[in-house]
Amino acid sequence: MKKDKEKVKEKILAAAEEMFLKKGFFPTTVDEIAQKAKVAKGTVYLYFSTKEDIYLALFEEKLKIGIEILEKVKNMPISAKEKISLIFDEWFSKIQKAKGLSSFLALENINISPKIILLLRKKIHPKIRKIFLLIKEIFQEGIKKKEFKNYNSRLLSVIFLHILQTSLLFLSFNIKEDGKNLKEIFLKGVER
Amino acid sequence: MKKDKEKVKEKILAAAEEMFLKKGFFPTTVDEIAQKAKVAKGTVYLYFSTKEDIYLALFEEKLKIGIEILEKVKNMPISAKEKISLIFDEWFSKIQKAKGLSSFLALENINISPKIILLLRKKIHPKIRKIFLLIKEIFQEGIKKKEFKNYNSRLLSVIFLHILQTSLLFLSFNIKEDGKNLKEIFLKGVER
Amino acid sequence: MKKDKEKVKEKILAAAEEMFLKKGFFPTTVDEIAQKAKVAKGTVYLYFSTKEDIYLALFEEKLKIGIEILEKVKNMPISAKEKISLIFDEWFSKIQKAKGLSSFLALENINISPKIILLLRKKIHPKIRKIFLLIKEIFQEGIKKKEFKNYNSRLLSVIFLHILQTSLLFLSFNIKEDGKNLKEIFLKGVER
Amino acid sequence: MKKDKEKVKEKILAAAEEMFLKKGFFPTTVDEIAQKAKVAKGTVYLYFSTKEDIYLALFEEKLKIGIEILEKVKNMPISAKEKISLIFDEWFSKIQKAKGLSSFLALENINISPKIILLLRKKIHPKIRKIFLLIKEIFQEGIKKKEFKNYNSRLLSVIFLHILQTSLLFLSFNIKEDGKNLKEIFLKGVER
DNA sequence: TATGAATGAGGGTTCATTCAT
DNA sequence: GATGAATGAACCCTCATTCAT
Repeated sequence: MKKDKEKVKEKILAAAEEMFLKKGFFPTTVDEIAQKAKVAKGTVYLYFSTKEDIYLALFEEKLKIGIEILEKVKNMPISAKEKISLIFDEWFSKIQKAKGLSSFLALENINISPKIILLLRKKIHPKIRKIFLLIKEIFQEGIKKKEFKNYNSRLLSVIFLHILQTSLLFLSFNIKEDGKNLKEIFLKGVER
Repeated sequence: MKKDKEKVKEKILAAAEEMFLKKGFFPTTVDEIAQKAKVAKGTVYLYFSTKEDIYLALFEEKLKIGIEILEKVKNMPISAKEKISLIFDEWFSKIQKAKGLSSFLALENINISPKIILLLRKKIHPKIRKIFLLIKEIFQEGIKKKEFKNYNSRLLSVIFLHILQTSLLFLSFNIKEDGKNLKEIFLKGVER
Repeated sequence: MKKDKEKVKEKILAAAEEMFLKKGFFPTTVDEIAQKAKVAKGTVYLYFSTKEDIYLALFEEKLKIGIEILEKVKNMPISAKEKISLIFDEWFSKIQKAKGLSSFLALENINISPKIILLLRKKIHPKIRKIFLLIKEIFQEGIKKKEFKNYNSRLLSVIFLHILQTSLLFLSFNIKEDGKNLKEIFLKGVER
Repeated sequence: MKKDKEKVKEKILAAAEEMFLKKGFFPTTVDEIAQKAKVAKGTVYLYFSTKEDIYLALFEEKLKIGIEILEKVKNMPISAKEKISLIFDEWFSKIQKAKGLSSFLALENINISPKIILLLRKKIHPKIRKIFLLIKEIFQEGIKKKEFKNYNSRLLSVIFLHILQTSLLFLSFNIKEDGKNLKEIFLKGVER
């Protein structure tokens, strides 16, 4: 049944996400993922061709959520500043539900695996570009409307994503309130 | 000779730093470090007892630089805001010289190695605490003097270090200018 | 299938026994054991967690055989001297079938591996104690019944086991007859 | 000076003997031997070309002591039985002084190192043969004079050496008395 | 599809031996 | 001679991946 198939894949992804967050990519073994997902090790390889593949699937999932949020908010009839604020809130709460896989967005993770990631980045690079583009456009809009100071819009996008990531990191240390403060600081910092 | 001995250790550390930055901790092999340092693999183990040990030595080195900067700036007869700004600049340029090992400061790296890091963190944890304490005190001073808004000083410290890290990340992508902008944004964001 | 699983383990143990006997513990590599057992190196580690573990498994196996013999003979309605003689013969022929792993009983082997043996001896020590106890009781019985001279029964046990070991050593040099003579000498030496 | 030279070699041998006895041949590192002898590692290699060489030097030393005893006793105007008894006592006390390197005589040690021992055995094999020959001759003499039962004299020699070894083993467990008992048992066992 | 035993390449670490000082 | 830093071959063990059932 299709549903069962999806369920197994889902279980594996959930298990992998949990382990990757807890121990990181390399120290997590496929064995552990399989055990946590309650399937056999071989089963994991029916759904994913490599360990990197699992990581990338998770990565893509997160990016997809981000893109959905961005596209939804972008066309709302609100100010650029409000858009950024909303994006922050939405993303924050969505990812929070997903138990905070913030680190998947970290540029640092580019290093994560030398073997395959370069090849597979082709799959996710476009999505990352799209996210950057969408955010950049909102910042450009805000700069044009004099809502934000005239910083390089690409810079603002990168900072925004990092701020978001930092605030998500707070989650894992259970300091939810601080995320909101961080947003406030950022918005005050960039406003005109 | 003492000098020679130190030189070899230095060479290994430099090689390791380069490799860790390029490929990350796990994908870097001791063999690679040795080759880059132009010593035999066994030689590495004359100076460091494990691969983790090399990583931690680098980590400590960076922390030491940070602490030195903080202690120097702390007692200067300038405003808290100026102190933060100066710390940012100093750190930025010092670490820049050290070829940017920003990621060593990332909280995320806690995950880096499950085997030994827990044991050895004892060596490093106190230094990290010290750094946080020093920065926190400056923020507390600034809040008291009404230079900064009344945010939680611990939060401000964490954000500051993350901002710093982000700006150092820019370095590896060769966008030096952006670092300064990031500082500006942060300071404007937190000022009263 | 359970049978197959057991077979592989058995193959590994047999290969290890052969190699340990031929070359000793340290010069034998896990690779060699695997090759001799016609499995991959990794397979060995599916059944044993360390090289020491293999050695200890063999050791235990031999001890188990010894205990079985001792318990069987102990309650027979024969004289103590006949018991000792029978134990000697049985042990000799049993271990002979097992291709003579006599040296596993040697006290000298205590040295064999500094790393783990100390920990694992816990598993084996009780069995050795049991063997000594069983033999000692037979000697005590013999001394009480005036079959043997009044030597320390602990001493007699140790000597007996060493005599046995020596006779087994003869096997590897293909001097089966001598084993019987050795027994004879020992029994005559201790009789009243 | 010759004396100094000899002293260093002696120190190394003494250190090696202690370590080999404590930990066995393989687990003992050249480093440990050097440290215990209070010389640099390189110095060890000025006196011995390999680790095996050190072992063999010790072995030879013990064999020499044995040969000396045998040759001295052999021509004494006493019965064969008394000769064997005397040899046992002398050997026992001599080696005792040498902190009991009994295990060097163990045939099992043939396994000790696959690398070089086969080549170097050439040096010690003749000495072992000589020892066996000398003992065998005493037993033959005793058999001829009807002091001993008519066992194979080669067998008796092997047993005698093993008994000796066992009794020396008792030393390390601090049971000196038992050694004498063991001799007694052996002599009673083989007498006519 | 699911399993988990089997594989074997690869990596961290040790240590006998060498060699420049 | 003496030193001890440097070497690198060798070995134990792990773990991603495969494959027979």
